[in-house]
Amino acid sequence: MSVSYEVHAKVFKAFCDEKRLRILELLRDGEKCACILIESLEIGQSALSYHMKILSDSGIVESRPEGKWIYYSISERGSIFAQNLLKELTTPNPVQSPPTCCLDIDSHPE
Amino acid sequence: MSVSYEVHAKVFKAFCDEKRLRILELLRDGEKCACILIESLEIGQSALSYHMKILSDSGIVESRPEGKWIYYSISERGSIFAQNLLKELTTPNPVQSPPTCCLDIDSHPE
DNA sequence: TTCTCAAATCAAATATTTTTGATATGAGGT
DNA sequence: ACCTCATATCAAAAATATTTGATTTGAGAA
Repeated sequence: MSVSYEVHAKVFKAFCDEKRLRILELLRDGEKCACILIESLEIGQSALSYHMKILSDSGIVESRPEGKWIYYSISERGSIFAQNLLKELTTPNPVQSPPTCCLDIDSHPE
Repeated sequence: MSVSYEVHAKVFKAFCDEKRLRILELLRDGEKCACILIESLEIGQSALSYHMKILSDSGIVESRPEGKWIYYSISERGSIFAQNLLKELTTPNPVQSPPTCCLDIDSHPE
């Protein structure tokens, strides 16, 4: 039944690394070229590429090639998707099962 | 100025691991004892304790000791905090800087 | 075509996270 | 006091994630 934890985890991978949070903060100011990000973060080209792939795969960041360069920006669509998903993952189900413990098959601890 | 990426990353660590997403899904049905989680997830006691610590540190899960047992549940307060933080991290700043590239000090690529 | 340069990819090294098994802690019961 | 059991903690092993440097790819310019 209930779906791919892997897919959901991938969305939030974007936000659980400090470097990626710094990248997102830079992108909040507007579209940025990779070279600017490399400069600002003092990170290697290869490492930036690695992080941008994770951010792209999460759907939070989108990219636009222009000539030799690639410009990155925050995806509104991806962000809203993540926001809705987070709300869903933390919202209690309307039907609640009673709090049981493995030893309390017929007697509750209270 | 802008705060601890580490603290923010910690919040989303709750959601970027498959086991923890499965734990949260179980908790959406209501408060659960650790022993139930161990049974349901087919996970070691030590591993569950490790994951519950990460979930607690993120603020998403709260715990309640009762006798020998500890009952875990989703924290509404923590969940709302995470939702607001996610929105903040993905919302563009009102003042946008123009898209520049490291080579375009005075000439833009278009 | 060739040259240049930005970005992606690869493989190896490094760092971090997660699992496992053992032990310690702490509360409840006897 | 003890014993029992649930959880936390520790250290080592295993699994992943990240960084680094080299190479490849692909687009633009000559």
